[in-house]
Amino acid sequence: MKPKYYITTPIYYVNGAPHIGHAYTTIACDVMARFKRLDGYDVFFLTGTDEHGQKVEKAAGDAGMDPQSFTDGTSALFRSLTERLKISNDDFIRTTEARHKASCQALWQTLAANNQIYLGGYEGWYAVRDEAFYDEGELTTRPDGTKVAPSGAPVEWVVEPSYFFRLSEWGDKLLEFYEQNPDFIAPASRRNEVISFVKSGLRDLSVSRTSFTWGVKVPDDEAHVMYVWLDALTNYITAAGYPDAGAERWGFWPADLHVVGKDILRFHAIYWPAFLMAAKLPTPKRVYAHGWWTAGGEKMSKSLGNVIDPQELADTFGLDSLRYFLLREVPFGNDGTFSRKALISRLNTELANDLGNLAQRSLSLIARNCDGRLPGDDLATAEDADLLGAANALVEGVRARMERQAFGDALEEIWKVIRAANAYIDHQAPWALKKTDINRMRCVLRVLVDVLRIVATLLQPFMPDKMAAMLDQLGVPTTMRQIADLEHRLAEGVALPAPQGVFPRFVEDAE
RNA sequence: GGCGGUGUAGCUCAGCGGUAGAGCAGGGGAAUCAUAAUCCCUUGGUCGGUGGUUCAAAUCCGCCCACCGCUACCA
Repeated sequence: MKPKYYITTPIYYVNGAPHIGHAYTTIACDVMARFKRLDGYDVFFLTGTDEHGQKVEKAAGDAGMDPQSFTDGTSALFRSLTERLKISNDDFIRTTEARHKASCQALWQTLAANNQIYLGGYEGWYAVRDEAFYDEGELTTRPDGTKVAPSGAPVEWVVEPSYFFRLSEWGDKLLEFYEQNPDFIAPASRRNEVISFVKSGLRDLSVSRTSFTWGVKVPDDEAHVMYVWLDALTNYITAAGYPDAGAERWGFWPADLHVVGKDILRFHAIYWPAFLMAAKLPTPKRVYAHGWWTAGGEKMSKSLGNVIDPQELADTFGLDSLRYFLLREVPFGNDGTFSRKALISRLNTELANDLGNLAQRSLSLIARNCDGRLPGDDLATAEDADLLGAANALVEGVRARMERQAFGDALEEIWKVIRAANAYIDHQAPWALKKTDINRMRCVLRVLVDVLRIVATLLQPFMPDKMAAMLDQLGVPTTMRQIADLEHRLAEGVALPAPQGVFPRFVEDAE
């Protein structure tokens, strides 16, 4: 039986249209999911939308719509982006679905039964516009005596009854959990932040609201709806079938990886494992907090007009090229500055020149000098062995880096081999060998095909369509494109299709 | 303010105790199979500053400077 692998994106909050940040997270997860499938895992890849809360209720009201119709529309935008980016998710969850409401209520009842929830009162300075409470110290007092939040929103003192989750009891257990699972929070710098936060002491968490109604009803107390994060985080077990432990997908829980933006790490690394431990459910294995793309160092915003549209980029440069760039340019976890110039440079230098041209020159030599048929792999010099050895070692090298979500490092390892292959073809000069030693020429070309096959196989998760085309060119049957298939040699004498460039150079319109 | 991190070639970064590295950019050369792509050689750094530990420090420690992150109930 195949080992299981469960990976999630966050569920996206539907109060705005999807942008490059959403695309980035989802693409990274897609690459990871595809890699695991390629490596023989039974993968469950989940994404979806988070649709409750006061902001959504208000946005719907402003639009003159009921919340459900409103979120039907915005959720569809996210689903559509997922489809247009050809994301390979296995499910798309919405928090407004019946299965999810039932799951949240079941989790609540379990927590309540375990004495983890009690009714109390929450009071403080509240800004309706921000949907947030503020500490006294964060507020500024205007000349007219009114107090405003840092955002400038007016605040008022409110008192509301609220259920609380006994988070304060979980601090030590969380610290022990982090200690015993050093890879739970990544990258490591984020781990330190979370640990220091927990060490500073946890307060009980308000987990219900009475100030609005657009949410999951608290069982047995319909005046309350659940706090949005308790609702949202639960989606990860809902999709796995919770509370039905006999569900087919329950075998996927606990999740292997939750990929999140760095802004929501705390919820995933502290609240979520605390909720799960309190409910006596298994905790996820890892949470990875990635960074942001900025536009020229500025945070993207609609008002600045510098929002980067992933669809436009995919249309202009190609989806696979965009995927490659996003994961290659910046270490996952770091912030990155988006620039078209850098994108074009990566595409032309690495995809077109290094890889595309290598394949093209190798394959056209075969087309012209080997009757378009794959040569045999009978003899090997030290140079052949070196290059093939480096290519074969990629499997382990890439696997180890993918395991840490070091996407850029994984690609760099692959490119080291591609550069070595370019040096190899130049040094071996098969175009000269064809006049002096035709058998040696055939061997050199076969080595190149074998190396390209390994490279293209491993690159499939990053660039599914482009690598499918390259593997077609290399004569690799569609049934032989898994990592495990690399142990089987390609049959000699197979007819290859006429070579065709896989990565054309991108030439900017002269203006 | 507290805790943590970063500061290395023009740019992006690796190295983290033993004579400064990669990619890109720049310069010179080779080749012409190939998407004018490729290959070879090469310029370039007092490794933020300053004290100290050590036979030896980019690498360990102290202080200083600059920048960044976290510092709970919007998501």
